[in-house]
Formats: sequence, structure tokens, C-alpha cells
Amino acid sequence: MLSERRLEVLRAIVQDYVGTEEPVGSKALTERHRLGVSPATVRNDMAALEEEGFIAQPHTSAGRIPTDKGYRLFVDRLAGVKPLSTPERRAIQNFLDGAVDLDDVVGRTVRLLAQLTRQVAVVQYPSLTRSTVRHVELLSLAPARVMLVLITDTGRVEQRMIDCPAPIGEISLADLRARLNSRVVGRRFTDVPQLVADLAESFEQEDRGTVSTVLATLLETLVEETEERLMIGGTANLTRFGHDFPLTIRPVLEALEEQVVLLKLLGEAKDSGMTVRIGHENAHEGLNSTSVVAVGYGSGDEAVAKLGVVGPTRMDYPGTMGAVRAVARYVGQILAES
Amino acid sequence: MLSERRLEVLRAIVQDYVGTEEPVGSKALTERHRLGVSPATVRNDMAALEEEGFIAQPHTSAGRIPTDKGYRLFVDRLAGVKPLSTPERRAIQNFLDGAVDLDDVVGRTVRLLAQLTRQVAVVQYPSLTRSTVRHVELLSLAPARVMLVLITDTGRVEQRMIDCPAPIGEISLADLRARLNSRVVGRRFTDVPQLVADLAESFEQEDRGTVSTVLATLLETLVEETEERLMIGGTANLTRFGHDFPLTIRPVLEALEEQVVLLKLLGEAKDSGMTVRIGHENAHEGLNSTSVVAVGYGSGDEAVAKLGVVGPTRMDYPGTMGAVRAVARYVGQILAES
DNA sequence: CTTTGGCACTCGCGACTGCTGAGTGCCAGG
DNA sequence: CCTGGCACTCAGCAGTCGCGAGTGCCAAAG
Repeated sequence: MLSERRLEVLRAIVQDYVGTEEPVGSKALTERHRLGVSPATVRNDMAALEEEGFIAQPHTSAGRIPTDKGYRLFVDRLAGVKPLSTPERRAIQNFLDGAVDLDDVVGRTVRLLAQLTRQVAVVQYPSLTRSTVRHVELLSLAPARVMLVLITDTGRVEQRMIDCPAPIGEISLADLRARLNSRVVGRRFTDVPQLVADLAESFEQEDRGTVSTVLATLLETLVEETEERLMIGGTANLTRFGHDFPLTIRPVLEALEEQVVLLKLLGEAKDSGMTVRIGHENAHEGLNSTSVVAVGYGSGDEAVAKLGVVGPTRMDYPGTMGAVRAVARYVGQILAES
Repeated sequence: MLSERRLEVLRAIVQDYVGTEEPVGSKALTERHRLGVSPATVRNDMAALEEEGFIAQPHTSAGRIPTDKGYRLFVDRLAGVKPLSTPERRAIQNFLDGAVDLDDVVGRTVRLLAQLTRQVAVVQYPSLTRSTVRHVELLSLAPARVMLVLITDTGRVEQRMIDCPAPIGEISLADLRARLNSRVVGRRFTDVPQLVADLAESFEQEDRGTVSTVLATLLETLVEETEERLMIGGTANLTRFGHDFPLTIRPVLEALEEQVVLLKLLGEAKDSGMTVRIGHENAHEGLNSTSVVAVGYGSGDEAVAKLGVVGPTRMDYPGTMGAVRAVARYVGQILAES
């Protein structure tokens, strides 16, 4: 097992490296941290840490830099989450309070996160999976054409065009609308299928085909739109990545363009609590030199979606984690209010 | 005025430079193009072209590269628009035909453009300015809470929550809905204000406040949502920019994150026909080393929005213009069908 | 007046060299 | 177990140098 002091040395190395972006040597360490021992001792500790795989030398006669494993240990045992300052909190609150609709909330959140962490921010739209139905509207646009509008409790609106097998009268449509709403409003998406299963039967023969079609479309919408959308921002921060640009940045940009990849990335994060994936812990190999900090957020106690940031493995973990957690909390509040 | 051959030399320089990304010298030119004259003659021509500001030397004893002015001349007089090959056209058609809704159309278009041109693609959502109202829906969510849903002929749906000054009955609401629709359906956004101006007066005293609020919100939505949204993609292609990365790419990424900047950029493009803005012709200085190729597209003969690409000034103009034009055309078709 | 070959000149770039200093590992003594 | 000392390593920087691509100018030819 590693002694207390060796862990302290590792912590110092991570902190210095994150600050300076340069390999850190034994002498510099003793000068910038009150370790109470000499460089020589630190060298021995460093040798041990390297032996265990927590740090590495880019080349002989250079200082050490933390490995993914080193960061992992740092995050798990050596660092806390650095809370934001009061002014920062107030700024977040003010900024988010100005949002007018869901799109705006997500947009602002992305910009906020990117600015606070100076990294790439990813925010998932509140998922429909755990949402409840606020209202279902049916509009007759043409004799045999109906538009279905679905409004969720998270403020999201989805619409579908439906071509009916037969024309349906305004009265029947109003009837369907009323019955549909009385059954599903306030209910969870997952519960809707059984709730409407027998609805078609109660209609006149001539309208049954149309009713079935409408119901089918509704269920389809529920399922399809469960696949989440997301928004990203702060890609300009990628330029602070490293010095060997094209090679580092390219795969990251490519990964960020693939929504599927990002959704999987966020999906891999734990449902509750903060998840930090470091370097090669990320499945997607374009992101092997990045770390992802993600957390769930929601209007209530339950998470309805996730948000997070993507940055270089060499990042300020406590600060980033603090910012991510704070933003998630405030977004949750905003959603609860609206 | 420049002689025919000198223009030919300029064309050759642009083509070679775009291909090789390296300054092109007189000898190489005569070898790769059948100019029918010796390097010495070409040197004289190059000196003249440089005198006029069409080409420049990065440093003494290097070849020449085109200036913005040189590219301008090339685009205006020396190059045509290179049509796509039949397989390419078919691929576009197939890819776009798979789209299920407006979001999907725009999303696919962005990816398509980015892939075809290997540059950053920007696609504006069909504007509401020239759209007409397909339907307005009012939903009572709570006694004094109404949701306004606006559906446009381009398939877009906008919603707003309205807190009413006083509760409004279902009957009055239905009445309002009916009257509102009878007046505005099929009309252009710009015409709506006068069409509904006197609507509040025809209601009972007790409902007037609410009716006014609803109408105000509707007008607000029309104005606000006239500001367009857009989607971008292909940022990974930025890595092919130049060799001096951070400096070149950073401002571009920043500009791309600012939707306002991009909207202005597209807004500057001519309403009809293709617009090419080269280097410093772009107002935003972050984009001074990029060129923008933009074109309007629409379901009918009139353009409802624009799309285009952003790339290095050193780009294959004929090819890019061909791709942009073709994509715009097909997207127009798709929109017309739906 | 235009074209052409010749020629001297410029200068960026890559290869090579030597030096410096940060950093290391090891060891012997406290 | 800690520490100071010492020899060793090596990346990075600055300086030097030769090459070669490319130029501008000129005088002769078309």
C-alpha cells in the first residue's frame, strides 16, 4: 500500500501538472508544496509511484506526469469537489433564470457550462422516458389529415402528421381528444400503452380505423422520441488542448459530431451521483485522451437527463466537478419551476 | 487590362495552389499546364499579376499564392460551377429522401453538405418570415393558463405558455380559437397583425384582458421566432485548415458557436443565386481567412432560407459551389413534397 | 513589342553540432 | 527511513551551413 506521503506527492504532481501543463520534477515539487522532505526523498516516492503505474515520464530526464490511473486515484481518494463561490452561484442563477422555454434552458446551460469549465459542454434534453403527459391535442388539418401534438410535463412539445384511412368528423375527433386526455394526462409515458389499448373499440365502426391509426402514432411518438437529443457547445475550448493539434483534436471533434456516440457516453454515466471517466476508460477511442465528467439532473429527485463536459485528461477535476454539479442542480430547479 | 494568357496563368496558379497547398513557382506551372510559353514568360506575367494584387509571395524566393482578390477574379471570371456526377446526385437524393421530419431534413442536409465538400456546413431552418399560418391552437391547461401552439406551412411548430389575467371559460376559448383561425389560416406572418387587431373588441368585457394577452403573445411569437435557427456540422473538417492551427482555427470555432454571427453571415448572402464571400470580404474578422459559399433554398420558387459552407479561402470553388447548389436544389424538392 | 535563355541573387528549410540545465538514479552516511 | 552528493542522461535551443527552388533583370532573338 502507498504511504500517506506518497499519496500527498501524487496529489501535488497532479495539481502542479494541471496548472503548468508541464512535467513536474522533484525539486519543483518540494519548492511549491510544503511536503517537509527533501527532493531526494520525493524522488524515491516518485520512483515508487511510477512503479505502481500512477505516473510516467514522457522521456528520460524529464519530470513526471500523471497516468490515467494516477488521475483515477486522485479523483477517487485525493480530491474533493470544489464548491463554487457565492458570486458564481448567483451568476448561474441569474443567467438561467432568463430562459424562456426548454430550448433556451438547454442552450443557456450549454453556454454556461462551457464558460465555467472552459471545456466542451454537453447537455442532454430532458428525456421523455420518465416524463408524464401534460396534454394531447388533435387538430384536423384536412378531411383525412390530423396533426397530433404531445405536450410533456418537462415543457417539450412533439408533433406528428397523420394520414387517416378515412375522413373523421370534428365531433368524433373532439370526442377522441377528450377521452384520450382523460386517460393519459398526468400519466407516465411507459404507462400509456395499456391505458389506451381498448380505446378504439368504443368508437363507431367507421371511425375505428382512424382512431387506431392515431393511437398507433401516439405510441410510436412516445417510443421514438424517447431517443434523446442533445446540444453541445464550447468547442472553441478544444484549442486549449495540447500543442500537437490536428492529431489530438480531430478525433474529438469527430466524436462530438456523432450524437449517437455522445448519447452513449452520457448513457454510461451512473444514474445518480457524478461520474468521471478518465482517458482510456472511455469506450470510444477518439476520446481516449479526454476525460468526461457527467451527472444526471432532473426537476424532482429523479434524474430525467444528463449533462457534462468533455476535456483533456489534464483538467482541474475538483473545479470541473463543482461546476458540473452546481449547474445540474440549478437546471433542475428551473425545470421544477416551469 | 490583363491579357488572356495572364488570366490563364492566374487560373493555373489557383488550381495548383488549391491542389498542393504550396506556393507555386513559374517552372512548376509550365510543367503542369500546357501554357505554351517558357517559365521566363510566366515570370513576367506573374510579376504583372502581383503588381495588380491578384497574387503574392509569402516570402522572397518562394512561389506565389493567390490573394483574396485573386480568388475573387477566379470565381467571377475564370471558373464555372462544377456539376456533380450522376452517382453523386443519386446519393444525395437517396440520403435526403429518408428524412422523416423537418429536423431530420435539416440534420441530414448538414451532414450531407459537410461530407460532400469536406468543409463546415451551415443550414438555416426554413424561415418563418415568408411562411403562412397553417393552424393556431389554444389549450387550456389550468383555469388561467393557456398554451398557444402555432403550426406553419413549412411544418414547424412553436408553442408558448400564457398566464392569463383572468380565468377564461372553455367556450370563450373555443370561440377565440375558431375566430382566430378563420382570420389567419393561410395568411402570411407579416399580415397577421392587422388581421387580428380588432379581435379583442368583439369579446365580452370580462374576457378581453385574456384575449388581448393571447393575441399579444401570438404576435410576439411571430416576431421572435422570425429570428432563425440553424444547424452546423462538419467542424472536424476544420483540422484540414492549415498547419498553424490554434491561431487559425480558434476564431473560426468561436464564430461558428455564435449563431448570431452565422445568421448574419447567411443574411448577407444574396436572396437568389449563389453568393461567395472570400476572406476579408467577410465582415466578421474571425472569418477573415475563410470563404463562405451560400445559396438560398425553398420549396417553391422563392427562397425560404439559406445554406452554405465555410472553408479555407484556399478551397475548390467550382466543386464546392456545385455541391452547395445541388444540395439546395434537392432540399427544395423535399420540402415541396412534404 | 513579346518571348526567351542565361545568370546572379535571395532566402527558407532541413541537417548537423555543441551546449545547457532540468531531472534522474544510486549510494553512503546520518 | 531520510538526506546530501554525484555522475549521468537527454530534450530543447541556438548557431552554422549548404542546398535548391524561385526570383528579377538583361540582352538577344523572333
